[in-house]
Amino acid sequence: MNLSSSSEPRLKLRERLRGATRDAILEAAAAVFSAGGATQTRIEDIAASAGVAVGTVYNYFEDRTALVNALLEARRRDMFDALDAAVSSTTVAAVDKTHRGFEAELERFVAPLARHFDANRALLSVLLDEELHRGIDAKVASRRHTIQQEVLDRAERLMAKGIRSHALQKGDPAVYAALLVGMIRGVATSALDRPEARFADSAREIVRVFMKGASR
Amino acid sequence: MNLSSSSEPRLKLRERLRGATRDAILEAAAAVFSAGGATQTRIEDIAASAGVAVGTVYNYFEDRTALVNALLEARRRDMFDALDAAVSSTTVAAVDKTHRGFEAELERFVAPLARHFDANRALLSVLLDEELHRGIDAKVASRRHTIQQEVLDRAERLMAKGIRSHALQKGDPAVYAALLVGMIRGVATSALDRPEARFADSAREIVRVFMKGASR
Amino acid sequence: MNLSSSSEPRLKLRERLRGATRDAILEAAAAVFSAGGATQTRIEDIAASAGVAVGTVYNYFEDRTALVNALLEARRRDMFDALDAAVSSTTVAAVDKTHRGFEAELERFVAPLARHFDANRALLSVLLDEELHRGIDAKVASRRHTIQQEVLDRAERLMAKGIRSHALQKGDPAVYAALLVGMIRGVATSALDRPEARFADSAREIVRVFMKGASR
Amino acid sequence: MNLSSSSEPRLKLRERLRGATRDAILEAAAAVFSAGGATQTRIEDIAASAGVAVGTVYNYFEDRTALVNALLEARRRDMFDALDAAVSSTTVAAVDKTHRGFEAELERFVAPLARHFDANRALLSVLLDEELHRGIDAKVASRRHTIQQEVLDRAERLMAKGIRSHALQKGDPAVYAALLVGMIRGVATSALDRPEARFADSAREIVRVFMKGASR
DNA sequence: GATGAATGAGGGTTCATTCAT
DNA sequence: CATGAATGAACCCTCATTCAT
Repeated sequence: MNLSSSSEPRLKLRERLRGATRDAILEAAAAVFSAGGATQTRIEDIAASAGVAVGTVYNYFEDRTALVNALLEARRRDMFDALDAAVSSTTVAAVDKTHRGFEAELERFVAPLARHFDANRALLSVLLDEELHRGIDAKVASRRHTIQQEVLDRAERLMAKGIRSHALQKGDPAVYAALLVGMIRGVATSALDRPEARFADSAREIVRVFMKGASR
Repeated sequence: MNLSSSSEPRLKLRERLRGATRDAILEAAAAVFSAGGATQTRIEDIAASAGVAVGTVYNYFEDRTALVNALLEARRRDMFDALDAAVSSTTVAAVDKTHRGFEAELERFVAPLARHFDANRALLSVLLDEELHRGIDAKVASRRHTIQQEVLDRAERLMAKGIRSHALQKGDPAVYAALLVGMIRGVATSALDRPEARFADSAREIVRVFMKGASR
Repeated sequence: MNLSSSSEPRLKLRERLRGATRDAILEAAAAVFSAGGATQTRIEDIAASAGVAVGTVYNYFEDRTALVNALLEARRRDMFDALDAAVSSTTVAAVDKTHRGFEAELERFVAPLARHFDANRALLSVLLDEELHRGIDAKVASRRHTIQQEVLDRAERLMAKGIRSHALQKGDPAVYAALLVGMIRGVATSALDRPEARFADSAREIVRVFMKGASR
Repeated sequence: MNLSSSSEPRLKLRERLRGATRDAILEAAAAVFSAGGATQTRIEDIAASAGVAVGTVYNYFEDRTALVNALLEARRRDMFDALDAAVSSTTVAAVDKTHRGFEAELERFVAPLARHFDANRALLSVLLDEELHRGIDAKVASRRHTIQQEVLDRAERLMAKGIRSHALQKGDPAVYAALLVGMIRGVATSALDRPEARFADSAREIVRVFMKGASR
């Protein structure tokens, strides 16, 4: 799902492939949420931005909450797909379990995450927003923070691995995970406005500081 | 979940001093926002939680937005007061500009921040929420992100100082700042549920990883 | 009751004679009603303008409606006092029942009415306002339009007299009354901003047109 | 009296043509305002009287003020259309500029006005109500009293014409206009409850008294 | 009596959701 | 399926009125 940023209706519905409507609505929702915040956005705005009528939105999504959840889920999938692709490419070449090997692994973990946080910077409040899950049943409520938590879990497993392989000093892998993910988000969130081309550099710097520290 | 469950008055109004009402309302607002998110909270719930009538809230705050802003401002002040107190205590003993001196300074910066992020963990979405400022005049809108940005600015100045004193490697102070603040928030945000007593440890660990890295 | 036009508190309560408070509140009410319309005016505004606290208003008037009624009643009395004074001064000199006599009588009727309408121009909407009597019991509702109706009744009696004395052509005295009172109000209401000094002229012109017509 | 008694829907919405809803709401507003005064009327009552839901009212009118303004505007248009139609019919036959010609012209002016004042007698307080325009921007505020003032302006032009053609005695055309319009309103306002059939007579009598006077 | 903070019912307005076309 | 007008529950805010000081 690739979102462009404007919120005007872009294509007449009939010109799209049948069934692409759902995606168009999701795209529109992302765009409008980014521009105005999720809680402030009216279904009517999303529909207008998608170039459909309100009723059509309800033909594809049970209600507002379902729409938001679908959007979150799409993002989650995007990110984890990227993450998995990057990590699995590891297994091919990463024979050495040296420190350098762990650093490379870290970078493969950090880069897609940084890219994701950055791409969705405007959606962060949605992605993290607890409020969106209000008024829903417990099952949904318990899935709160899913993305964050899943990321932390994966990071924690990575950290545990690093500790086991003596690439990292002993310590609480959960803390290490929190620190690393925090750094990524910190860089992505800060209004640095750096060109996307330098993402690789960002990832490398994050890993460098995380591993070696900023001192000297 | 409509928060009606958390609406029991906690203090009898009459037992408080005249004028403490405002603070009581702010406290209540913080509590209810924490439980349910700022945008979803009805003024009525805040009033109930403060043990006053709706009208009373409006005797102290122009409207919903003013209340939220007052709360944010109060937190901002709290945090910066703590930060300033900690930093100014520096001047007394910190004669040496050695690496160790910079680390101590860092710790004095990190600790109150970590404490603040943690204490307001539940309020984070409010503190960061851009949505609350929608529909306000430009003056207010331009103050958006004030807290975040002010923290980053201070961190950046600290980093620049560290670089000048050769305590840190050369690099973009803004990036260093983003990394450090990200780490703090990461630790505070992660659902570690660690007892507050260990905050000093957290701060020390953050500084250690930031300075020396996690490797070896 | 003589109202000045500003709506600022004018005298500290203590400086007024005991019991003058009630009048001060009525004055203030008139001033504020004139400035902002009766329905839009809050009791608090009246209190502020009178230099007293809200509670004090309620010490003198049962409720909002009672205050408005008291104001109307005061005006009514003022006007009819002036009317009666003018008319009774008639009996002294008006021996001749000639046309000229009737015209003089008309003038004595018209002048105070014009003066009253003009002085209360800003209060006209209050004086005529049916809305103020909503929500009250039937007895009060039946007193609606009292001032208007009383004025019309008196005018009608005057017209009947004029017809009987052959000063007026035969016709429905009620219609004549409506026409005359309408002329008075028309002149007072129109934004002519003529100096008060020329009221006598206004009255005379009204009477002239009413008696002789505007033609030729 | 809360008007809840007059809130029964009078027409089934679905039986009306699409788009007639707006008119239905305006009609209902006029009816309910007449019964209870504009400021005291709740939107809910208007909606109920129109047989629609509250939200529907807001689909057609921005807010309460817009609804009132639309109603005033509609009445204004009605009246001036009638006035223009009557006056333009003049040009056909009115060749002679004699007094009789001016009187005829006057009658054509008076009749539709009287009819309008009478038809809207219950709405008079709305039509004249300054309060409704409170709290609006300057552009709207400057249009205050439009109807009254426009009527007076037209009347004044007519008077000036009468003076020029020697049909009227010399005098201030604005005063003549105020007198004539006052008479019309006086007759319409007075609770004469005369059958509409006699409006022509009313107009004729008004013109007669205005031109020749009531004396003798 | 005077005060003015507290009260809470009431009304304006919004917007998610429905459903007849 | 798409449409978009209609719906009405829900929430913000106002202000007449009360009452403890």
